[in-house]
Amino acid sequence: MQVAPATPEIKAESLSDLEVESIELFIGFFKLIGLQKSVGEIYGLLFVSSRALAMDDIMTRLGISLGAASQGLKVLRSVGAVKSVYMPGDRRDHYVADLELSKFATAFIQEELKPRLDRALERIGTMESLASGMAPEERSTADERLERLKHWLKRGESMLPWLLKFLVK
Amino acid sequence: MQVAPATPEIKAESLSDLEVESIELFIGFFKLIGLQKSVGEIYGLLFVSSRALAMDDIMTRLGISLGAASQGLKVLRSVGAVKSVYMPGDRRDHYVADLELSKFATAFIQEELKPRLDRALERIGTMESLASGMAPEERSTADERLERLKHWLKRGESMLPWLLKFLVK
DNA sequence: TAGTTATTTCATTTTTTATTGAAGCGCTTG
DNA sequence: CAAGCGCTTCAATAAAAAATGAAATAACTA
Repeated sequence: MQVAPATPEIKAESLSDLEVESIELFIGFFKLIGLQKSVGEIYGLLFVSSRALAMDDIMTRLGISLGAASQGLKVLRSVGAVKSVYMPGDRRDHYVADLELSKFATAFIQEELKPRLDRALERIGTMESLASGMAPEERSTADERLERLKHWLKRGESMLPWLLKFLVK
Repeated sequence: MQVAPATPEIKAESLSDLEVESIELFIGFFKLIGLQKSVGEIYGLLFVSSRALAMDDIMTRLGISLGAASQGLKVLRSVGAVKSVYMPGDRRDHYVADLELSKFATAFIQEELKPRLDRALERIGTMESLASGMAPEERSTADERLERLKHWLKRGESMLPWLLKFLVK
């Protein structure tokens, strides 16, 4: 009895070398700022695409699920990394990459870095109170270290506006 | 039949409020630069400790395993965040926090950020070659975008030395 | 040098994080 | 206004990352 050859036609239209490079580049880049793989994949694909892509193009080309595509695009929209463009005669949203790369850095600084520094400075206030009730020996150690930490954090914070200006320029 | 009450005496000597604040602060801070929770815990504990702690002090106080303590200290040593001090009459290594906070930022920039930027610039070279073999329509899109990306990455790279100087000052 | 203690390593387990896809919502359109 | 389509949500699942602890190794010491 003859066995029918398995049809591997489920295979998505494969990615070009250029697309693969772009995707890998952005996966790495986005991971650095705490975004997941699928977000990097989507942006990487859009970055080298000369036409706008619909969500199901993205799913098919990357071989990711509906949910991942939807959520990834949501994240990318929220940081302004993609925008949707109108395509006459097509109900679907179509996306293009926003090429203003500095946006990611800006979003990262304002939404991750800044809040964290602020929170840390708050904590130092708390710690200073706690230290003030300690025995002199331990208290002086704590005070000195908290002072150092505070100084350094303030320094970091003071750098952010400059950093933002440099990146956006 | 009477049931003997469970003895919860396994409980480690509990952490002070000050220690808890410090630990939470550094967990958050270290996560940002890609280091795991246990590393932040250890550093946070050492940061407010007025005496050097041995590995088993750390394990006990934090309630973490031998392996986690050993590996966490290894990481902290490797970025220069802790150093061991000699304690007469005790065979164990004792650790204190290095208070030069800028070291972490420096290590992060040099060991994470810089290599990534370099790798990305390499990729762009590859992508430029790949794009040169494309149809004119698509090629011009790709070329323009690669140029933008390259420009931005170089700009980022050029900022690093300045950033390092600022942080270390 | 034999025994003991401190530390590292790493296979296994646990925890955390990311992905999947079915259910359901809201437009659009015939 | 019913049926289809595009999209979002979210509970379940899969994948990745971190923690555990027993075994191996190294370092001391008696």
